[in-house]
Order: sequence, then structure tokens, then C-alpha cells
Amino acid sequence: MQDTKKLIALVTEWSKSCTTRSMNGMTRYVKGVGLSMPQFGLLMRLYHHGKSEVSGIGRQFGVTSAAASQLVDRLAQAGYVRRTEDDADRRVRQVSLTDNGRAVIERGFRKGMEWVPGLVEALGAEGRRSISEMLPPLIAAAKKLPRLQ
Amino acid sequence: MQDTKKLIALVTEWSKSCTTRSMNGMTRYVKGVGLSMPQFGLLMRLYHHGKSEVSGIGRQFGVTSAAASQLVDRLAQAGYVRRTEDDADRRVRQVSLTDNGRAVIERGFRKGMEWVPGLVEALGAEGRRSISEMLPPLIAAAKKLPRLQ
DNA sequence: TCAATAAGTTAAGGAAGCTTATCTAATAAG
DNA sequence: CTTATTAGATAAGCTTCCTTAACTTATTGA
Repeated sequence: MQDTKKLIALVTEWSKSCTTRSMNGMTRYVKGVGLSMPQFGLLMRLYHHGKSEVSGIGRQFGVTSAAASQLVDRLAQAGYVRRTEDDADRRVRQVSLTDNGRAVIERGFRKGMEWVPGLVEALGAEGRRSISEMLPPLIAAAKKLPRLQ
Repeated sequence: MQDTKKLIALVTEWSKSCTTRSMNGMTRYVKGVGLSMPQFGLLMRLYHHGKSEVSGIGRQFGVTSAAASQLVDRLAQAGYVRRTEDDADRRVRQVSLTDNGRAVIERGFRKGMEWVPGLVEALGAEGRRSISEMLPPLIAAAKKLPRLQ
């Protein structure tokens, strides 16, 4: 249990370091392409979650569906998302990424991860070997965690 | 080189997973305490960087010093930051966290990392042992990377 | 069938975050 | 000493993001 606590602290520190660097790169990029954080967040949701209803978007971000509708509207005008009718229920609008929206998000991820090669470089041969053993189980374990809603 | 590429891909995947989960938790928390992302970002900078000049804040976030001044002002009114005069140059205002501001940030980090114990749990005994050996050099390597400006 | 409910949009209005322009006060440079 | 520069604050004005309220259209269900 003492060991577990220590390990949690280690993983936390490591994760914090990754997160700080990635967020830094992404934030810069997002500002550079003229998107706001809520807008980028919505594009990210659509990237991971696929087609989404307007009300579902509001629920995820904790805002009213009026707010979600407006957010979608601005992104649609910018050409990053598209609304399509739902076949099963004609009240519903399904929101999805355009090719342009997908490209923006993918570039954002790449920008966020630009620090990684430098880290691998800094590791040295020994470190590289150990990390290549360590990461697969970590990634596998992360996949077992409950999905983010 | 092939190995290096593979390793970069692994680290990237892991980092993406960390970032997604951490940002999710932090974003929820930030909204919960009634802060905006720019505000939280500034508190984070002050947490990591310590006392900062208004113009330095503007430079880091890529906004004018007028914008930085206003951001600082709102956080000062909310009691999260404090302005003090600089002894060496009386034009300069040094901005720093209040105890309250520090507490908000620390709670935010904790919220962002709440998924970690679940991950460690999911690793299993074997994974836990190997990872606790491999993480320290990794963390050390990350510390050697150039500091985020 | 027809009232209740649900999904989404629109309008009006407020706060935040940004810009440029202007101002004050302090420092640096000639 | 006087001029130029620098740090920051303030004002006016714009956009985004959010809210509530009112509305349209579609679905459900008694």
C-alpha cells in the first residue's frame, strides 16, 4: 500500500508533465488558428465521439442547448462542422466534423505532441529500452479505464 | 531509427491519453469554481513561475499588456492574485498568487489527476513493479527538456 | 386526435476577453 | 535637464459565450 501510494505519486508526476507540455503546445496552436477553447473543445469531442446531437453537446460541456446551438453555428459558419438531419427523428440535428475541421484537430494534436521526440532523444539508449517496455502495459491499462463521457 | 519512430509513437499515444483525461477533469473543475480558461491559465502560470510582471504575462499568453492587466484585475477582485510594487523599478507591478489562488490551483491539479489511481489499479501487480522502476529516469529526462517559456 | 413533451433555433442582454488609443508615472539616454 | 522610452491602467468598442424567454417543428401518449 505504501508502494502503491508512491507509484501513484510517480505516475501523477509523469502525467502532469506530459499534460503541461501538451496543453502548452495545443493552446498556442488553437490561438494561432483563431479558435477559442470552447470551440476547440467541441471539435475535439466530435473527433473522438463522432456525430453528436446538439443537446448532447450541451450536456457534455455543462451548458444549455441554446449555448450549444450557437457554438455549433459559429463553427459551421467557419466551415469546421456540418449539421445533418437525423433519419430516425427529424427534430434532431447531428453535428459532425468537416474535412477541414478534422484537419485542424489533427494538426492541433501534432502541435501538442511536438515535444515528444525531444524527450525520446534526451532519454538515452538505456532509458529508451526501459520505456519501450513500460509504455505498452500503461497504455493497455489506460484503455481499460471507464470512457470519458 | 525504426525503433525510435515506434517509441515516439508510443509516447505520443500515452501522452495523448494523459492529456485528454487530465484536461477533462480540470476543465470540469474550472467551470465548477466559476473560472474561465484564461483565468485558470494565468493562475497556473503564477503557480509554476512565481511572481510575474504584467507585461510578461501578456507575452506568455500572446495578448497585449492591456489585456493582461484586465485579466489580472478580475482575478485580483476575486481574491486569487495580488499586485505588489517592484522595489527595483517602481513602474512594475509584480503579480502573485494569494493563498486562495494557490489552493484553487492545487485542487485543480488534484481533480485533473483523479484518474491516476484507477490506472495504477488496472495495471496489475506485475506492471506496477516494472513501472515503478522505470518512471524515475523518465521523469528525470522530462525535467531536462527546455523549460516552457 | 389533440395536448404534452422534446429538439433545436432565435432574440435580448450580460460578463469576459480581446483590440486600439490615450493617459500617467517612472526610468533611461541624450 | 529634457526628451524618449517603458510599465501599466483606463476607456471605448467589438466578438464570444453564456443565460433566459419565446418560438417552431416533430414526436409521444392518453
